[in-house]
Amino acid sequence: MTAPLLLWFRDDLRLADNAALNAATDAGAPVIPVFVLDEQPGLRPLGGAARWWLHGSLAALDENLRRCGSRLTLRRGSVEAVLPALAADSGARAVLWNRAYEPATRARDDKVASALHRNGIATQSFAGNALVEPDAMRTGAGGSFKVFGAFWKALRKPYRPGPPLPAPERMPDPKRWPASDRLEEWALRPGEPDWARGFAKWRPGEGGGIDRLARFIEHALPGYAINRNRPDLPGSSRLSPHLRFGEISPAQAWRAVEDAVARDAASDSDGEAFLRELGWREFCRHLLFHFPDLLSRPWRQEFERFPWRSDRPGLRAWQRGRTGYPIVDAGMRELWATGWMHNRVRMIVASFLTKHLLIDWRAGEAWFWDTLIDADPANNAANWQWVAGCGADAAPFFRIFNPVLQGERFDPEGEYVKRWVPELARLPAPDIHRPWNYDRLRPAGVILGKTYPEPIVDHAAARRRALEAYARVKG
DNA sequence: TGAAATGTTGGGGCG
DNA sequence: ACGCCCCAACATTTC
Repeated sequence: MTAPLLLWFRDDLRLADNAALNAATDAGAPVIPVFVLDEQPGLRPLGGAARWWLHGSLAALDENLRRCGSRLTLRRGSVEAVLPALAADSGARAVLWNRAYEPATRARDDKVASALHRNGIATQSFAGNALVEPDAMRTGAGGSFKVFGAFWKALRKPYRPGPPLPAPERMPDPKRWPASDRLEEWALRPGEPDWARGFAKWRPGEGGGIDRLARFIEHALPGYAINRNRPDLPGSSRLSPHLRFGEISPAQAWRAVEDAVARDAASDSDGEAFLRELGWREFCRHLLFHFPDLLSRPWRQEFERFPWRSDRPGLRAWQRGRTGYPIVDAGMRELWATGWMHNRVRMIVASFLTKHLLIDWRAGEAWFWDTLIDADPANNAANWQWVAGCGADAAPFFRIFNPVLQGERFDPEGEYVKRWVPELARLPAPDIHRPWNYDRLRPAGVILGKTYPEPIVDHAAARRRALEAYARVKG
């Protein structure tokens, strides 16, 4: 009989529109789907919230595979060792996967391929979790894009997603299934205390992603260009964790939105606004590909000498949502409770950490990495650097968000703050965004420094301090 | 994918 | 009627 193929799942935990899976099932040989939890040193371990998501996503993938007469084999350890062993054990002749573009993962994957080849196992990889592979997109001069505008121009118009690959109905199964870890053994989800109780509304997995995409297009795509900035409204797609783990592909999202615009279910500008967000996601991946140190070093080199402050109490107040600035605290508490934060608010809290507190963006990046269910190496690092002013096409350093104005503008009724900072719920808008009007506080049951913190920094003073610090980098 | 400072304009109050 | 001031509203520039 034909030797089986190993289908190595990574950030592509879906059956539809999956190039490697499609090739494997087309080959007519038995297919053994496998996921390896690789916790070797050198690879950044997933954060807590992402591990929570991964558990659900793997469970969903296994369930979907079983509907096709297949199943997911789970293994833990160094992929370099695990896959050759599994191939030998199952008599597989080849391993197929979809490519990733993070430098550390690519280096690891090269080693995996070599290890397999040494053992006489063939490998084949396919375009992965991106719209366009980073090395396939160059400027006219052959370099990499440094500003989003030019990148987007080069991507938007020529880009034509290929036809979606169908999910298989049946998958050819091997005579004998290899042994698999039990997902629960991996303890990807917390025991007690269960800090993930508030994550319950999420539905990890391909089915959840497809539903989310459909609901987004129906309910939030009309008006998206405006409403995506409103954390008080259900105006964003919330597709980020599904895209992060490849439960849907960016091309699927792109096509679905283009189709919606084509049938007039959404305006052109709303559709463009969403595609642009996919474009930023793409830009981040390409940046990391071309600048492998993006996770740890400032993209703009002059920021190596930026005078970041060390401020443990400040960092902790920010992490816990106790800065005394309601829109910041609401965001940080939403993050902690749900594993997700609205994108507008991500910018506000990131600006606050790096500019009002002058804390190194890497501390914020690390916190997001641990607490976000959608934590993605490229997006996280590139966007933190963008806000901090040291990234590609970054906001100029003097673009310092005023948390009060941002709150008034994007949460005009204070509904978002009320939801996440309930101790301020009785303050009327717009005062809720600047809770230091003592005439209003008392009737609303707010005692600054007691029921809600005093602002840990004065906005005007912090702004001046940030401008001074940045002036030193500039000069 | 800002905010604050500074500049300009024009209406209204007033001597 | 006129000049003057004030200041809101808007535009521009500066950080």
